[in-house]
Amino acid sequence: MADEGFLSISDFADYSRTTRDALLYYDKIGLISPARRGENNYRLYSVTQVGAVNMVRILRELGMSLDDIRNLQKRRTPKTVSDMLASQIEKIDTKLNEWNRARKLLFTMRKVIQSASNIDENEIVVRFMPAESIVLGELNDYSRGRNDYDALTDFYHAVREKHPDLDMNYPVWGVFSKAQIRRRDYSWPERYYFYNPEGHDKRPAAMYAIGYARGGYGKSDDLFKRLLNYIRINNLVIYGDSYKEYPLNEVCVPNEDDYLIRVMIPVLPR
Amino acid sequence: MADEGFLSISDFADYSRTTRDALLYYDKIGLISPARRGENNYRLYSVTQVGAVNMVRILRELGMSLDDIRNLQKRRTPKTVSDMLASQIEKIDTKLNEWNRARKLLFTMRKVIQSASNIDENEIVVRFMPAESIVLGELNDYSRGRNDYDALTDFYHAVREKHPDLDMNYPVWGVFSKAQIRRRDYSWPERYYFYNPEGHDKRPAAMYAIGYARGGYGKSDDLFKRLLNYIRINNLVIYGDSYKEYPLNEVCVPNEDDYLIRVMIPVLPR
DNA sequence: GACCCTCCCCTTAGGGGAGGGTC
DNA sequence: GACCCTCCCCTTAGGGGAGGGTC
Repeated sequence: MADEGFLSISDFADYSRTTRDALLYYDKIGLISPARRGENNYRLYSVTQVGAVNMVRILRELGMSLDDIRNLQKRRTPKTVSDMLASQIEKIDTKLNEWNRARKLLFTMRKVIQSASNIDENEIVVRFMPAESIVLGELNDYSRGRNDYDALTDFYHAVREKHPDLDMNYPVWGVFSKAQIRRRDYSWPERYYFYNPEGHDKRPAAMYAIGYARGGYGKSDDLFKRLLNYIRINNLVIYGDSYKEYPLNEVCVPNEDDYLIRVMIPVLPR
Repeated sequence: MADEGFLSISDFADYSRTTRDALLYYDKIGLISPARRGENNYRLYSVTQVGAVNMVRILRELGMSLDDIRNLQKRRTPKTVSDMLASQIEKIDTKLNEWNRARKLLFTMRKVIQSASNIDENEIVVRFMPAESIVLGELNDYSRGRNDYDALTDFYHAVREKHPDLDMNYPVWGVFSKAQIRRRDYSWPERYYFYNPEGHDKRPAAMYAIGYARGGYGKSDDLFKRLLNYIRINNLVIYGDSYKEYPLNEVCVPNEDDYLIRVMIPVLPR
């Protein structure tokens, strides 16, 4: 296999953690050619070329095109290479931030879905829920014929202005004030919110009466009525904001009528 | 711009941090289509669709193909989506590791180049150098007509076996023992090594007599002679292993004859 | 004038053969 | 039988217009 330390294309590919095809391509475009050819016209690579391939592989992974890499290669000087390295290090730092943010997002999405497993959809339960970090919106504006849709648009705008680097992929749900619930006014929420580990607001720790139903956005009137009935029968009293959520939504359920609705009303014994 | 909370394609692209062209493409392949069309046939997107685009964008960045994303979309259930999220989180953790490793590599490469700036190539200096982490090879095998090239191949093999996940892009240089230098035997190094912050070995902290020269690999005899002469004239004595390095090499210098050679010999006053 | 529509052409970095020679 | 060579064809995710209509 080794002719005075030279490697065949497949062996060399193995060494430099790339593929035979990639090496053929690099040779074709004149980026990395074998140190020499054998008498049989076979490509023969030197082990000292491993570094060059690694360099290409790393710069590629950092998103640099082969064209840019080749240009750098051609015009390389200590200064240009050093500057390029510095700027790539910065790029990596940015990437690391992005991946960390993405990780948090996926984690929260998963937690939301998990929160809907191991529940009995037909039963209302009263249980303690610990506090959760959320991003909470301002009071919604329903003046001059504006509806919940307009308010949601406002909310998106406001969040993008206030937290420009926050992913808005977290699904957005509604807060209903105690006064609203008393008025039997549970069509449009007073505020919007979404779960986010970086949020500065909290869904407070409390005993919540929690009920479930199936249906699309806005189909929660019956659920509210069932919960209020339960609260009355059991001599409980509402003492804070209620939260309406769709833990199983378009993210994991194709048909809108099958979305899972959850309403949480904080209660105390009367 | 807003028709009952609907957004034009360009506004929506802006909102969901993507491009008009990407949205046209997603519509074309049936991945994400606008909520409805206007009477003028314009695409009208709903703000609630922002989440879907974000989801696609994030999964794309994680390396999932649009085809896979569409398949997931079609067959989504709480379980499949939850599992996918878990596996993507694992993928991110792997990526974070890789980026951290790449960062270390680039940082070391840059440090090596920088170490060759602000030096006077013609002057020999004696100065204290702090310890540096390196990966040090076994004693090279030059028996049975084997040469430095064969030994280098061995070294690559050994490192790959011992540290399978270590990038080998760090350039490899040579250690010469005190006995070797005494014998005037500085053609082939006794061991190979490379700088690596994760290396378990050290180039020891010491006073080194340091000299420079220009030339390709193996063109260091004159430099060794100059250094030994300097050591003799100044009444110094060698007391440890010497290090021969090429801080400016093929990474940043096109022509082999312009490589910068550095030899470091540890010395003490006699 | 700025924005929208529907074609249509182009690109990067290889992967996957086919057909024929080499170890 | 496993590996090497040189064509040659194919793909993903859009970007960049052109030509014509809309706000």
